[in-house]
Amino acid sequence: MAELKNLTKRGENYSQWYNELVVKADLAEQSAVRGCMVIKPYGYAIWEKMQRQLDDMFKETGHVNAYFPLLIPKSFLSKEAEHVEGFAKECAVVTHYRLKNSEFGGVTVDPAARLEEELIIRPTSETIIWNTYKNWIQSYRDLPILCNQWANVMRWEMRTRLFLRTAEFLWQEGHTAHATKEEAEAEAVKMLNVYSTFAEKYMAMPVIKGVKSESEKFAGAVNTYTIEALMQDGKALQSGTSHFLGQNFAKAFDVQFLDKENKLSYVWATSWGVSTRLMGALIMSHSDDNGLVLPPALAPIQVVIVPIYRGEEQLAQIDEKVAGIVSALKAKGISVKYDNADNKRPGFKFADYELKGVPVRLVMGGRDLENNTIEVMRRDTLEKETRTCDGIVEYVEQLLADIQNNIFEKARKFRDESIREVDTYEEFKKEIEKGGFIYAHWDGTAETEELIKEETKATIRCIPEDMDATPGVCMVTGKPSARRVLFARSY
RNA sequence: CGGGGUAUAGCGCAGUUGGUAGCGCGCCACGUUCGGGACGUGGAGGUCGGAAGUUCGAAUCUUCUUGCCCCGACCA
Repeated sequence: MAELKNLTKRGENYSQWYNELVVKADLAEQSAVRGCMVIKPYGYAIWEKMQRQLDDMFKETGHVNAYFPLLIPKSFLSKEAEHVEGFAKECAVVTHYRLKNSEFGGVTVDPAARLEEELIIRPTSETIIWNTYKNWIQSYRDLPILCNQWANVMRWEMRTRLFLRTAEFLWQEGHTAHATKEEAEAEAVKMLNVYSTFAEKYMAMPVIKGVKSESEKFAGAVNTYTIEALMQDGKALQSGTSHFLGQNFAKAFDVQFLDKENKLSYVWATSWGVSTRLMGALIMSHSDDNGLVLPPALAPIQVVIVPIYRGEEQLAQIDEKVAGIVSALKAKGISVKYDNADNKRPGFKFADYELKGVPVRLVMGGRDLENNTIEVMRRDTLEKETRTCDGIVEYVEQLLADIQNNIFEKARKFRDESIREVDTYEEFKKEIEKGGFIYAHWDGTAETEELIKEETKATIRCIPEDMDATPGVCMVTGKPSARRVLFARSY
């Protein structure tokens, strides 16, 4: 903890600070395999809560889960030209299926066991899924198909960071097939809304919804919708995407159906996904120098109770008193941990649960026992108060809701204050150094976008849905601009 | 794949002109403690990334090699 405090949050050491927090809060660690991550039980518990919530939301919107293979024949990937272009550079390839004893000791790849066709470890599953959907779809009666899969994927990234960019990551990917363009487009938008609702309501992370520019969109998509969040160091993070794929994959995999008029046509598709990157987003949205700050909606432990005692006799009394509170909290569906382990001192426990982001801490000691009181601390503001045990359960229930709301509002305030409108390129260059989102006019060309990226490291995060869309002139070229777009440096 | 670092105990580090291995944290045992990361005493743990060379002697010098980190290109 001392070391954490020594690192400045918004300075150059932010990435060190982040890494240290992830490791110390027991969320994840680097594995022995290059670029891969071990998600530790506490980190995974948070991910599980995210998963469960998202999965419920997918079910509510009519989706079902399925599972498709990890390995994809190399030839599948090349069927959609832009898609292979986008992913070819970061694919892990399986070339052999057997090892043999080496004459130099150990084992070696058996050259006799070379695969006729190499297999790709999925970087995403559009190709294998569309190859499968081809067999599932003959008639309009087979549509729509609304499948999701929870899976791992692998992208051989040059540089990796825990949760934000790892060679292997966990995600969900939805893949849907529709009879009409309108229905598919509506699906892509609907799922983006599911993501933004999840981010804001459960992660307490405000996001900006919008459309990606031509050069930033998904390889193989017609349109990519995105939610963009702002981290505390002023960099943007793409937190979820939903793609309208048009008929690109249907054509590449020859997926046609007979409509009501007995006419053959290609199906319309979407795909959408969020990954364990959301864990990174969660960490970087709310944490402070004492460690993680978790929104109650996603905290594996919402309330921790720590006893302070002298001697076993007093502990037994506290145990008894606390037991009633624990069961009453549980009855309200609040996840609570009573930590009466005697091998750690109270001060250690306080610091540790703060590091782990537990939203509410209750402390019961000898003094409280006498006075029928209990100490309540909220993680988001670190405020402590001692209050009577009467009505404590209702109070904590309300407090959890307040914390959820408070950290969202705090993040939203920070985000809103960091959006600036800028009209000249000079000003833009100056402002981008300060971090945050910059709302500026752009002539709509990939050349100008590339120039800005090269000179300032800023990219177009999205063309936002709910922001001012009046025309103007490009800040770089002076050419006409249809509307302002959102720029930022990003992860 | 370019440019720069680094490699010594589980983790973080020190180790001078070459002289035979140290510190902090953590870990184990016992005792005293317990209202914000306790303290005392004792203890376990290292062929100094690997290979070769120079030398009476190498963590230290030379050459080769490998891993990792940071900055670029790539990216959910």
